Amino acid sequence: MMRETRRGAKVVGEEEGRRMLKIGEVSKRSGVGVEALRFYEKSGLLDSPARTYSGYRVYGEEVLERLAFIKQAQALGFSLDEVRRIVEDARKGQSPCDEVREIVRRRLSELDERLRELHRHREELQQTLAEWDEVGRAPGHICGLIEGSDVEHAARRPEGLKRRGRKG
Amino acid sequence: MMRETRRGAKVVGEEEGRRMLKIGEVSKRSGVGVEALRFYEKSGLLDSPARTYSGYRVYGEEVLERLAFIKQAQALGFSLDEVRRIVEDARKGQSPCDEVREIVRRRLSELDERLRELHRHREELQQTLAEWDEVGRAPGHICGLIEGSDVEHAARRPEGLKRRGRKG
DNA sequence: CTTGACCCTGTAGGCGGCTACAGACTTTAT
DNA sequence: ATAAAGTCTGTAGCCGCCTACAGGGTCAAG
Repeated sequence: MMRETRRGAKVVGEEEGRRMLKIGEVSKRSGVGVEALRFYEKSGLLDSPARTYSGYRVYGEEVLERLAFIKQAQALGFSLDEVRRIVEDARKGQSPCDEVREIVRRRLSELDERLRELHRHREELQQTLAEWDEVGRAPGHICGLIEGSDVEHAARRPEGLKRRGRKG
Repeated sequence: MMRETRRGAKVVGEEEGRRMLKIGEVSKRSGVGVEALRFYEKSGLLDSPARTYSGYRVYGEEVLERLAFIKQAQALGFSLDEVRRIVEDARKGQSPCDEVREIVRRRLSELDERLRELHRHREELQQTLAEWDEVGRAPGHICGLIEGSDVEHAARRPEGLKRRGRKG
């Protein structure tokens, strides 16, 4: 039961055995927004689904597993780009597990580094607050508190507070 | 010694007593890029400087203090937007120190929250790695390692790994 | 038959803090 | 005199992960 849509994609007849889902249902069942689903497709995280004759995406239920996988990977700290690579490897038949393990190991040491930074930063902040509580209100050009605090200049703002350094 | 530039800003004669800096010198001396300086000006972090007749920005040396202030504030975790508000308050004559103190207190508790999250996440990652080392290579649709790992679904990806939630 | 909910493509925006042009002008050094 | 380096304005782009339209077409219920 394969015809062609107007755009040339596979068409799936409604009468096929498996349960077919339109994008809104997938969204509801997976908790991933409709726009995000289309975005994932464009980004290569989801295969292009079949279409109805009128062009609607129709998904099989296995897409829900895929989406669960993506969420799970995100929860483990993978970027969508990494997920994409993993999915592609898997499609090529290679087990991506070694790469996955490697990524997680790297992620773990990055995380440790960031934790150290953040702890240092925390100490600085607390120290600073304590000093401020002693002096009360400090005079200065703009804010004596800031001008007078002894954060080392080189410190800058800890990376982990802004965003996470990719491709480091 | 005030004339008008073609664009109508204040003009400072070269013969004035104080040392006048062009933007490139300010950049070199402060370590802040030229484009960033113009960006700061647009964002209200720096006052519009005087101009030469031909339109070049000319700064007094006090801009270096201001820039040091900005860097210092950034090192303490302030966003440029917060710095802008602080600077404005100071210009209006209010001591911004109370607000500053408040921001730092808030920042500190956010930071603690994030540290908790990240520690939790770290435990998960390590746990996961350990399990993976036991099973070796796991079979699965895409990567059994990820599919099988028992990160709670609700966990999602810790915010602190992506970026820091402003205006929380 | 109409209403309204759904779906389509394509493009723009948003967060934070810049950076990188393009295309023109000015100043400085040789 | 000329070339190189500096500066100007204005706009676009980057990173990751979407979200939010606009301006259509499609489908199910009443």
